Amino acid sequence: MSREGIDLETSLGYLLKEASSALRVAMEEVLRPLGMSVTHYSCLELLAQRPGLSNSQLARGAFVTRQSMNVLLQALERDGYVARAAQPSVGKALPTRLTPRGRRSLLRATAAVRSVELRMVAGLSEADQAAALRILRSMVHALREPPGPADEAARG
Amino acid sequence: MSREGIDLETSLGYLLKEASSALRVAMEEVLRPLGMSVTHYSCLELLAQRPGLSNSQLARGAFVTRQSMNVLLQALERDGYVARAAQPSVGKALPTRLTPRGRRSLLRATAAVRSVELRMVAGLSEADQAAALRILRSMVHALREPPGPADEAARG
DNA sequence: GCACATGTGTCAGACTCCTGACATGAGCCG
DNA sequence: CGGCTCATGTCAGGAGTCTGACACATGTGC
Repeated sequence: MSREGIDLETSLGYLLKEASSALRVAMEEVLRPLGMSVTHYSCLELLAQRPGLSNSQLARGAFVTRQSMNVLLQALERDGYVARAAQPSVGKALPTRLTPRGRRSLLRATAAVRSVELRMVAGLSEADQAAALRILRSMVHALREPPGPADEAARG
Repeated sequence: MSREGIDLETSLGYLLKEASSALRVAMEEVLRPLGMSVTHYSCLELLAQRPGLSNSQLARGAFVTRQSMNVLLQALERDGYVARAAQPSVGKALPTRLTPRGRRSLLRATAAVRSVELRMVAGLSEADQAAALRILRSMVHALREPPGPADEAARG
């Protein structure tokens, strides 16, 4: 039956996409009442944990391009959620920080997102959660390496 | 340090998005030489495993909207990769099937995607892979349930 | 000093995908 | 039958994102 092709029922890749899609939908649901998108929230959360991040650093952390993050940052700055340095201290990077308003806005969003994460891991034991962290980290690491070594190992 | 906010280093949600993003990038890399996007490949793979799927069913399987899948299907039909029934057999759904050309195109894509999946699970034991399947399925299931029961259980 | 590669901010254009809306067809129930 | 709900296909419009390009700042090696 599945001689050719990839069995979607047992494919880790497909399941990974399915889980990520479900998570995204769930996050959008709880963030919409707050007038916030996932990227919007990600940006604020990143700034809360690592104050002074530049536009490019935020973009990498939120998995979007510099250009997309730049559009978002301009809106956030205009609305008073973040403040960017007027002039770069080093290089061209402009450090960004949360304003008190941004911090307050993030508090509600974090609570909403945390409830989603709790729902997601509801059926998992502590050991399962630890295993998930380890396994996902391994996948990320393996995917970011160039395909060379794997193929050579397969051939050799 | 992380009294407020969600620690991104130990957040399953963030790691899930990170892994999914890395997988998407890796798949785009190997599919680009074939002139194929991820959604494009997903559509063909779905049709290979479940011939006769309708536009809406394909959209759900590829995690896009009916509208997006419809645009893709029109292009695939125009280029001779798939064939759609001229008239609906039941309801309004138009069953879609792969043409021989579509099947040939899918063969190359499947090989490319399989290499990415192999790279992704390179560092994982058999037990790890089985655990990952079980854990991801649990997450998907939990996220698709309405948040009601979880909150009630937390209160009760 | 000079050339080069890398990282960054920014502008413009185009593209993908989604939201909203409408009409059609099937199933259910009074 | 008539009304309701649900699922599907399709059309139009808009929000978000990406690709391409350019200028500037830093570090490295000659």
